[in-house]
Amino acid sequence: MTYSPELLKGTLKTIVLKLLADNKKMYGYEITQRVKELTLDKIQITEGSLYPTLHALEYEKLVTTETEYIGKRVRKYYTLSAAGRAKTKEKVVEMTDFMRTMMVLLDIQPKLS
Amino acid sequence: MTYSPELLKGTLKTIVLKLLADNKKMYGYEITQRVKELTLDKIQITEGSLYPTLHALEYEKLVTTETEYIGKRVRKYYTLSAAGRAKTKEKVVEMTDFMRTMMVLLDIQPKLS
DNA sequence: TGCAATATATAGGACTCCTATGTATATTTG
DNA sequence: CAAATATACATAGGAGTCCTATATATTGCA
Repeated sequence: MTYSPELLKGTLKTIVLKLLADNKKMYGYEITQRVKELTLDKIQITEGSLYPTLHALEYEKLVTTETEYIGKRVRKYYTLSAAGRAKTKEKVVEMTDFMRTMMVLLDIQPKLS
Repeated sequence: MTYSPELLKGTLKTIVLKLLADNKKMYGYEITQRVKELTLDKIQITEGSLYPTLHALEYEKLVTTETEYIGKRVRKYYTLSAAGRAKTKEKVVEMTDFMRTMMVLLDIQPKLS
């Protein structure tokens, strides 16, 4: 089961930022795999959305990049900047607040486990 | 404080359906006010997104409509159909599951109060 | 050798919501 | 009583975000 694609809208950037905040340094493909794994295949980020998102983060100076070669294969690592770390915090807070509001609206009980 | 507009994407239909499920019969303007009130002004649904959404729900046979006159002013009431009730349940479940997944991803603790 | 996995990238399009605008009635306030 | 605000619906055009499809190339495995 995967979610309606619209649900992801507005959350992709937050997810990527949060992963980078927790892992210091990641590359694109690794991010897609990590998300897939952490969400038990429920969220699968496509390349078509991830790479443009990463490029946008770079353009906004929220991440810095470094290229590495694994044999002959290129790998591009992304690392959060100070601004990126601040933005991550901000985005996570907003998402948290939004979800709390949605729970009230939809009359959902928060459930652990 | 209002949320980034992208966050609402994919959730508007669910919100409208849920309100109709809880209230039997509502009209457009009433929905905007109810959402504003329930979310303490954090979510403000605009007419430009609400009315097309309501028309879409009608087209999909998830709601039925009846027009009423308050003096000379038109008021269009929306009521959930059986299919609409089923769809609401489905949407709320999906949203709940999605939020739970996001909480894991973003390492958010559910909090009451 | 051929397929799957690893790895990045982009053009074009789909979808969803918002801005801006239009129309009209009802109520409140200065 | 005039003006502003609230009530009430509607739509065209546009902005933003993500996906599909495609392209390229290396690596590992059967």
